[in-house]
Amino acid sequence: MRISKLFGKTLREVPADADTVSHQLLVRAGMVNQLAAGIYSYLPPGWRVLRKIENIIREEMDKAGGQEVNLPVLQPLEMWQLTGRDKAFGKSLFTLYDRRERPLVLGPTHEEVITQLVGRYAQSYRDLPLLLYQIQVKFRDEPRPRGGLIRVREFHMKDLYSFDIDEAGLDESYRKMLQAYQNIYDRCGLTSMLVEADSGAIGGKDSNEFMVIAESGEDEIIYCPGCKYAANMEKAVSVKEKIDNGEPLPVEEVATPGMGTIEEVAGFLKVPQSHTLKAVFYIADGKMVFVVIRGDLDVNEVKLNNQLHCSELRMATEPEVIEAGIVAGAASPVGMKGFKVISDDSVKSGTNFVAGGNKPDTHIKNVNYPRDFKADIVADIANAHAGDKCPKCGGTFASTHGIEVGHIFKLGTFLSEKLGASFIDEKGESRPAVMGCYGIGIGRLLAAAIEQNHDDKGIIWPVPIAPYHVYLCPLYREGSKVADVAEKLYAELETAGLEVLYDDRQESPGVKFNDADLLGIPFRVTVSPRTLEKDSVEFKLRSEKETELVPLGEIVGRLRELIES
RNA sequence: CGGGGCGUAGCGCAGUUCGGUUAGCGCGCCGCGUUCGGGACGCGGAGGUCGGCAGUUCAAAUCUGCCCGCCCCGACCA
Repeated sequence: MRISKLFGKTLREVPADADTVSHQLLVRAGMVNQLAAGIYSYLPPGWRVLRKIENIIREEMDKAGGQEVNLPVLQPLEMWQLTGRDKAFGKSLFTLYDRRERPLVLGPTHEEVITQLVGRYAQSYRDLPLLLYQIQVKFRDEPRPRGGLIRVREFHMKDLYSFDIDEAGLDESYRKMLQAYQNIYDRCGLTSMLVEADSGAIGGKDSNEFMVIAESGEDEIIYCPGCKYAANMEKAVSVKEKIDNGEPLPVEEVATPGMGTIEEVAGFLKVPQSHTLKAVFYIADGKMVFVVIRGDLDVNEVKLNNQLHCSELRMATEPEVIEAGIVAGAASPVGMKGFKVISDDSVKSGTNFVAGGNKPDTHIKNVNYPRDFKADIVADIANAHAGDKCPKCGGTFASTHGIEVGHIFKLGTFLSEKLGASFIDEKGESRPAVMGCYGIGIGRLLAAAIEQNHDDKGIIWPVPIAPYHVYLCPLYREGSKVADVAEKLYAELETAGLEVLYDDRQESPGVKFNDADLLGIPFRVTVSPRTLEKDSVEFKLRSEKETELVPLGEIVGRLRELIES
């Protein structure tokens, strides 16, 4: 490709509305352009990268036994109502009406469609297992798109769905996908981290995410440097220190004038925050829930939601708390009635806590579970943090941020039951297919690749996903043979099957070199009067500083070797 | 949805506080010339509903009201 003909333009300055590195570089390099919040056009070089990633994914999916299909973006809302997931997605679901006023959604994912489709065709156990996938645009009306391509409202996704006759089959499909995903990230030149993830309200026993470690990542990962444990903070479990305050003592009321927060109360009574219990209030599907947790811990809303199985969960507002007759700042479950109480399991592993007195300016000492209060549910609903102990090996947790570039789920039979994806087994009985689903956000993967591969000059594309392999950079001078040699070399490289970006512009060397760096093309070949004196070209890797003179006759072979390996 | 910031040429910005000729600057773009190994220089040019609507005023980029859009933090979100 001749740069003089390439659609798009590189920018010298950082776009004002781009905060993350990948967003800045994508825009500056002329790879994407924003149309509206979370909606982007891909320009030719950016689109080439996207297609390369797609092809790698396609190859790995096919290798794992996947078959490619293409499912409709437009889907009747009815299907979503059938599975109840219209509510789960809520406002994230783009909804529109056809000319007959029938509601349709723009598919945010395709479990409903594929499950119904499989139900029509897979009738016998002989038809399973099935691994069906597509690469297609998805629509989600995200509350807050951000970070350029990191979180968008219209995005390209590879989604594969597995259908098996039983759990063992699902485990096998899941294992295949896990391996395929690792192959994909490796081939894209990405270092990814496999973490345990929350499987959400849908259920299913396992779920894993693939994370690319990056400052700009939205997810917090908790991991143990000792063993290989790693999990999304939503899911991570740590050892909660035992609070041993001796044998349970009789409860005792204490005055705590003006002390509202846990810090204040603990400071006033001169006890560590871990020796207190705090109460937090949530509204779950419209009902007040009383949550009790040790003072030094905080509530993990995902875990809480998993215990409550509700579709809408939010913190209660102060007026709601007051209206419920609760004394904010001094609330505790002791003597409280009329609320669903859910408690973190940390209350069990300690004695003689300080808790609220349910009267203004009053707390009680020596609160013990279950002697002094009961909870409807006791479970782990606390966030794990860096510094906590690992339950597997006793090591100390660390944390980092990651971009979620893939997520795989074991779904089970929830959807196949509702949508009629059942088959006749060997005994002639009808059974629902056991499902899994596996997604990769391709644009996000592209952005993550930049987050992980760049310097202050620009992008450094890994060879397999680079928009072009070679940046051919002639430095013209009147009366030299540079132009002729470069033209010839360009033709030769193209004939050899290499993807060449040919900078045929009448620009100064600085401009060309800087664009080469910004665009991140892995190999740069410079032809100049200086190199031609030695019948050579200058060869440089984008990732390295050094340059090297390579004889004209050898450069094509040298590049081929590098690119094909 | 809550909090904060912003909206002036393709991009980055000044001008808005305190209303007053023809709205500026840099980059980019077009033409000519000189340059040519890390974002060169000179001369000449093109390009603007100052986010939109309404209002106040002799006069609005500037003041007022409403609306729209974008970014960041949070809430939310398979």
